[in-house]
Amino acid sequence: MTVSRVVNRRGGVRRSTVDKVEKAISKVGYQPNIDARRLSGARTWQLLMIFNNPNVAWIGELLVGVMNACRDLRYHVLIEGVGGYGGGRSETPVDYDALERLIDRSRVDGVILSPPICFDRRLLEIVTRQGVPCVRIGGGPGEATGLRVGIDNIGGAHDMANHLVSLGHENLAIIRGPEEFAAGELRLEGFELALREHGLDLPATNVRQGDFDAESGYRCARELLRFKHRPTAIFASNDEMAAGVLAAAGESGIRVPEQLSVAGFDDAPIAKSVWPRLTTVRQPLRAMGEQSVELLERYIRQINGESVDKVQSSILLDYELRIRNSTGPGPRAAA
Amino acid sequence: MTVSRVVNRRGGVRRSTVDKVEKAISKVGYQPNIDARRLSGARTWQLLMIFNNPNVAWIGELLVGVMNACRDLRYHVLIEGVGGYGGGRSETPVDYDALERLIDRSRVDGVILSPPICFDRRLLEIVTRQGVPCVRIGGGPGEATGLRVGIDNIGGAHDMANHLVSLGHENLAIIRGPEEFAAGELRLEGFELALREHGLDLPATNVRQGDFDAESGYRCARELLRFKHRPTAIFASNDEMAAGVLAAAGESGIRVPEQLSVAGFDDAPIAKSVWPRLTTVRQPLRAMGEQSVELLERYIRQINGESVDKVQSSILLDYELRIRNSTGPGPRAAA
DNA sequence: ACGCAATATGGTAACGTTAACTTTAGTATG
DNA sequence: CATACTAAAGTTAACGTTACCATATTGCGT
Repeated sequence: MTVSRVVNRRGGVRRSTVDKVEKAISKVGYQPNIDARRLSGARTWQLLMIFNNPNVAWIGELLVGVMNACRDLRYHVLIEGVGGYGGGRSETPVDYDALERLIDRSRVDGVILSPPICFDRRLLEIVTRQGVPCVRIGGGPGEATGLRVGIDNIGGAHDMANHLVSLGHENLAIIRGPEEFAAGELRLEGFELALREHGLDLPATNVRQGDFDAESGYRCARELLRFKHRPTAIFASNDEMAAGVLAAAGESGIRVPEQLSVAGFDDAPIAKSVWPRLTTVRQPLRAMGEQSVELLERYIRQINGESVDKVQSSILLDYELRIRNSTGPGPRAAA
Repeated sequence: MTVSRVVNRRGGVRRSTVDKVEKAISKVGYQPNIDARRLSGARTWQLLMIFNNPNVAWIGELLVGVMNACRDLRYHVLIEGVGGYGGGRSETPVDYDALERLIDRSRVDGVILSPPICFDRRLLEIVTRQGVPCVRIGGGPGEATGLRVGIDNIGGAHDMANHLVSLGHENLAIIRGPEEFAAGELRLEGFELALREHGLDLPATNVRQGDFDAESGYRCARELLRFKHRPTAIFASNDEMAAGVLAAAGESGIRVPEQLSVAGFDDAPIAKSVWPRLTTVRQPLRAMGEQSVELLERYIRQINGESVDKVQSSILLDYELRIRNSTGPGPRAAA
């Protein structure tokens, strides 16, 4: 029992005893058996990460952040897919019953939800019903209560719009994300807000709806670029769609950024892989992964009565405008 | 005990009893406790997936395949990062001791290794020493023994070279992958082989070494495109580098595919996001993930003496040439 | 109908930890 | 110096399975 207390840093053990135990531990190479710990204890030391969109290239960075934090906090990460894979459109329906059984059976201390599944009402409901602590990465503040780690999407889009306007663009367009994503709404909101502040008009025809993949960005851009009075700057709500815009421009022989400025959002790996490199809003993905685990862990400790510190419910990390080569002076400034 | 036998489909239970038990199970909504099962039993029903490169966009697809198969086989997936993150170059050193402790302590039935960590000699050694069944995804057949799921990299590169030659290209170049990756070697081998078969020369200056990220593809392509007698077709050993080649071409005002054909490998998400869309060799990532788990499970069953079927040690899946818009007729054919 | 396998079921003891409680040691207080 | 208290260490009983062995039941040949 004293060993257990030492290993779990529970306190209530004399300094000299701690030393003795630790010496013995390293001597025999003792490793606590996780399964016994889980079977016996209240905590399972397991976190479940659910994601359902393999095409989002940033999932890797997010996972790294999550894994890093878990290593430090002695947690383990279980991952599960839940159907509903695919780009913006789902390939297979999400099996909610299976998911509920899973959460029930795997006995996890907490659940980490990443976009787009983190916006799923039914899933959130299941998690709530099961009473499992849950943190959502990304998304908006307006959603259901609960823990959240994200950035200020409105602010990011607002800043990007300012950047484009300050370059002299007056005829701007936006390709917004799908409605299921909170980010889709918020980035549009920030963009519109900035334009309004500058007294610029955003005609309805200059607002297109994509679904966060390159194909939809390409499609929307083709429409926008066919206008007689075509926009000189297009803000795509994520980098994938921005890549699609670049493709449409390239195909039509429109030079970026000379004839058209293109901006994205996320600073996903693709932002640096395309040409020209995308001006975008950087999300600190790794940090978001780390913080989500740390937040969740604090909350779990609070629930277990191990700590009385008030746990904040939401963490907003700083985004960063990354200005690269896909945006340039607007027609007036250039002239 | 009889319930245990029924749940685990162990046999030796009368048909009528099985029915009764199953009826009771669904009536009370019984769910076996995984932790107790693990603590008591020989199998832990847990697989550990190790990966260390968050930038590879295809990790998502691989994970989906792995998760799908695990769901069917009643397995759970634990993921762990091991340092060494980064693109081709590692950011942080891999902590082998931590990794060994982890494998020891988490008591997993098997380990799944994806590139690039699956080529790590020291890690393979640890896994072998711990006696944990292990399957590697990707990589070459020549490596250490053990289970493997992959494609024929030589064949894929060979076919791609044939495609380029059949388009009329005679001055070809390759950007090979880093030496740590078996795929780096093998794709070069297949490419060289095909050229030799066609009696074409591959001068050493037309073989560049990249490290599988877009930046290196860009760098290598800039060098290649500066030659007075510059290549008319560049085969990048993965899609990321191919995207870099497109960037270099775009920057120099070289039109793809009219003036330069560019080919990639993997059919990663980026292949369809860039313009023009990349001609590439498709790896069936999701299937690779699925098969790796199934292979591992068969092997585990064999070890536990539950099955006598001989388990093959290696599965080679079919690749597929995806011809898109980044390759076109060579100068002679065009003329 | 009987005995003898073979097959089907049941009983008991781990597995290695932690929760809850008890005992012991230590320390301040009057 | 005895008492009351607090902190530290120890004891016991779960946790829910499966392995192993014991027993009960069935089927089959004689």
